Amino acid sequence: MPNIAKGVQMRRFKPIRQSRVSEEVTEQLKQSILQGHFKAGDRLPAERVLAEDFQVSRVAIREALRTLENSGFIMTRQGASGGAFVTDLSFDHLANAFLDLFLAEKISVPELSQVRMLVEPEVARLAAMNLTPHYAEALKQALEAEDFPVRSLEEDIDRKTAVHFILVEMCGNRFFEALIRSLMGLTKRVVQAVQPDPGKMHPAGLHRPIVEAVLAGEPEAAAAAMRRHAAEFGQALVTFEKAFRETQAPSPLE
Amino acid sequence: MPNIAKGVQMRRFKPIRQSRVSEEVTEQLKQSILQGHFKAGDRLPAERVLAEDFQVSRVAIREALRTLENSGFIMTRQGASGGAFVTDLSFDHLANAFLDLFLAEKISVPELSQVRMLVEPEVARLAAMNLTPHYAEALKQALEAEDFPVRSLEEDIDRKTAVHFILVEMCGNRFFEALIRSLMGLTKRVVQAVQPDPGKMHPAGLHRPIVEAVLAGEPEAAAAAMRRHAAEFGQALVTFEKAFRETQAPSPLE
DNA sequence: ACGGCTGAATGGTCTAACCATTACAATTGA
DNA sequence: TCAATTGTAATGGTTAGACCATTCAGCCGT
Repeated sequence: MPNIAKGVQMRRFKPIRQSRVSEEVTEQLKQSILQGHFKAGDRLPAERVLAEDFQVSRVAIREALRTLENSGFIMTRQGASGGAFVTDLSFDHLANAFLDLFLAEKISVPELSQVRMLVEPEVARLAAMNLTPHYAEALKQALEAEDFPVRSLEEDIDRKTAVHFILVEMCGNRFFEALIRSLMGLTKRVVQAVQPDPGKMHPAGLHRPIVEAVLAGEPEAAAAAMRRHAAEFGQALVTFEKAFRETQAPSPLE
Repeated sequence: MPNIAKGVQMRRFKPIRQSRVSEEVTEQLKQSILQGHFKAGDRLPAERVLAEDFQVSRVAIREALRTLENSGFIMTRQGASGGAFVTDLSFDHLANAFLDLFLAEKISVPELSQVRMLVEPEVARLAAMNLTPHYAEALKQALEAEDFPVRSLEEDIDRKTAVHFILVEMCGNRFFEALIRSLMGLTKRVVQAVQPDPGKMHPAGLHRPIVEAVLAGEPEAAAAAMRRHAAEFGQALVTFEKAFRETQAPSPLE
C-alpha cells in the first residue's frame, strides 16, 4: 500500500454531501419558482406535503421557506387557506440590504449623497424624454401636495419624496428604480433620525423647477435642475447628520 | 355593552404579539451585533444556550440564526469549537439580491448597461483624483495580466474585470463599490451564459486608455475614456445577449 | 336569513432524541 | 519519546411527533 500523502488527505472516495438539507430544498424551490412552475400569487404546497415530497423533516422545509421569505420570493400566511404564496419579487429586499450596510456603518451619508447626486440628474433627464399625460398629471399633483400643511414628519417626507418616485418610474430603467428606492429609503431613515425642522431641511416647492423642465420635455434642463437640487439637499443632509452625530455621541464610549 | 364594530375589530387592548418568536430573536441578535456587543469574528453563544437565555425552543433560535446568516451577519460552523460567528458585513449579499432580481427578469441587460455607463465614468473620474503609488502599481499589473493567454472563460473574465474593481476601490465611495461589484457580478453572469468568443467581446488592452488617464491623474480624461469603453462594451453585451436569447428560446413555450 | 358554533387545514412552536462534524485529550504502540 | 490512533465532549444538523394559534368554510339552530 502506498504510503504517500498521509496528512494531505488522499481521497479515494468522493465526499457524500456537504450542504445542508434545507439548502437543497431552498435551491429546488427557488429554481421551480424562477422557471415559472409557480407564478406570483400561486400557493406552494403545504409544509407537511413538501416534507413528504422532499422526504425530509418539516423543520428542513421550514428553514428553506424562511430563506425564500427573507429573499423576497414568498410570503406566508397562517390559517386555513393560508400557506406560502409566491410574491412578485420587489425591490424592498434590496433596500433592506442597503439599510443593513448603512446600519453597520459600511456606508456613510456623504457617500449616499454622492451617489444620489450622480444618479438623480440622469433619472430626471430620462424622465423628461418619457413624458406621458398620465405622468404629467401625477407630477403636478405631487407638486401641489408638497404645500399641504405638515402634520407629521413621516407624512412630510413621503410627500416630498413622491416626485422622485414618479420620476424614477418614468425613466424606464428598473435598475435605477431599485437604486433610487433604496437611496430614498436610506435618506428617509437619516432624516427621521435627525428630526430636523421640516421646512428647514427641505422647503416645499423645491422640486418645481425640475418638474417644470420635465413637463416641458427638456431633458437637459431637467437634469440641470435636478443636479442643483440634489447638490443642495445632499449638502444639507450631510451637514445636519454630521451635527446630529456630534451632539448625540460626543464620545465613542460604549 | 356597545354593539358597535363587531366584525371591524374594535381594539380596546393592545395586540399581544403578532410577529413570530424567531423574528424577535432575530431582531435582538441583530441589534446586539449592530451595537457592537458582538464584533466581527466573535462567536455567538451556542444554540442551546441561546434557547435557554431567550426562553424559547432551539427551533426558534435556529430560524433566527438562519435569517441572520442569509442577511450576511453571521456564518456557522459545525463541530466542537464551531458555532455562529459574526462576520464583517460584505457586499456579497447585496450582489445576490441584484442577481435574484435579474434572474426573475426584473432587470434586463440593457438596463444593466445603462447604469454601468452612468456610474463607471464617475468612478474612473474619482479614482484619478485618488491616485496612490500602491494603486498605480496594482493597475499596471492588472493591465499586464489581461494579455496572458486565455485558459478558461471564467479566468479571462476575472482578469478583465480586475481593473474595474481596483478603480472602484480607489474611488473611495463604498456605495459605488457595492454597486459596481453587483453590476460586475451580473455582467459576469451574462457573459458566462452567452459564452462568447473571449477575444471578440472584450479584447485585451481595452482598458489601457483608462488606466493611462488615471495614472496621469487626469480625472476628466479618465472619465471620458471610461465612457467610451462602457458604451462600447455595453453595446456589445446587449447585442450578444439579444442574439443569444433569440437562438436559445425562439419561442416562449413552457 | 342571520348569527354563532364547530371542525378542518394550515402555519407556528415546543420537546426530546439522535446524527454528523470537529477539536482536543487520552491512550497506545513502536 | 513521539507519532498515530482512539475516545470523548461540544457543537450544529436533522428528525419525529405532538400540540398551539389562526383562519375559513360550512353546519346548525334560532
